[in-house]
Amino acid sequence: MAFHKKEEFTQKEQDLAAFAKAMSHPARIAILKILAQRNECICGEIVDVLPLAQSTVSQHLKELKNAGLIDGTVEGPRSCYCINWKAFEKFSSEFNILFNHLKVKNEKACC
Amino acid sequence: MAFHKKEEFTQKEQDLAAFAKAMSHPARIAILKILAQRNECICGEIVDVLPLAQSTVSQHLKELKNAGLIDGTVEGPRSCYCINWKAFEKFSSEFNILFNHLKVKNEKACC
DNA sequence: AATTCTAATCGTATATTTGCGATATAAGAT
DNA sequence: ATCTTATATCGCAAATATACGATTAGAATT
Repeated sequence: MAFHKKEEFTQKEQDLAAFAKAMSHPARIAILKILAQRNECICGEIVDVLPLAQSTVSQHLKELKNAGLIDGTVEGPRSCYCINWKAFEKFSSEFNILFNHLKVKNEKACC
Repeated sequence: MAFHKKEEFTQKEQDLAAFAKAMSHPARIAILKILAQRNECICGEIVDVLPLAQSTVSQHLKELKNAGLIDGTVEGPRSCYCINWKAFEKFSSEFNILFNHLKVKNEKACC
């Protein structure tokens, strides 16, 4: 009982973990790459390229959107998605801060 | 049927996703931070600090080890863990490459 | 108004993750 | 030899994630 104890960690730890989680599936990595390559950002194009059903892609897009990594707007009958660069850079710089913080502290392995 | 279609994506996408997955839980983020702060790297100290049972911490350590982010060696009756800086930097630079690649391509949102 | 096209959502099956207590293992201390 | 002590592993329960087909909803086309 008392499962997912995530809330017992710091907000920063939770935020970083949530960001990592959003990227923890190859389909979502692939989606981010596609969104960057094509300016059109039409959902259907992603479905065409990925080896997944439309509903599954839609679900992955929703997760990326919930994590704040992408924005999505309805454009008539279709949906236009694009990377939320602001959030993306914020998270990636926080990751770098973590990396650098770790690296500076202790460059030599202890065991 | 035919679940986890992860193998249908590129190796790089899978590797990045696996790296992100290893960091996708606040407990594992916290463990990495602890390992960086303390040179001793003793498992028991992590258990003392985290709000999780010993067996659960051991499991998280195992996952980080399987992902290649940390090394662990047996030291008499206890286990010494430390960050695998080489793997860590490799992955973090691959992340940065992805970030920069994305950023250069398309700085302006399309929708 | 009926049809088509695009994308989201629902329902569902299966797989994986998370967490814990109990047990096993292995080294050190008594 | 026995008893701690430290950690890993096993077995299980609950939660979450992944995937799909079917359905729904809304806009554009006919």
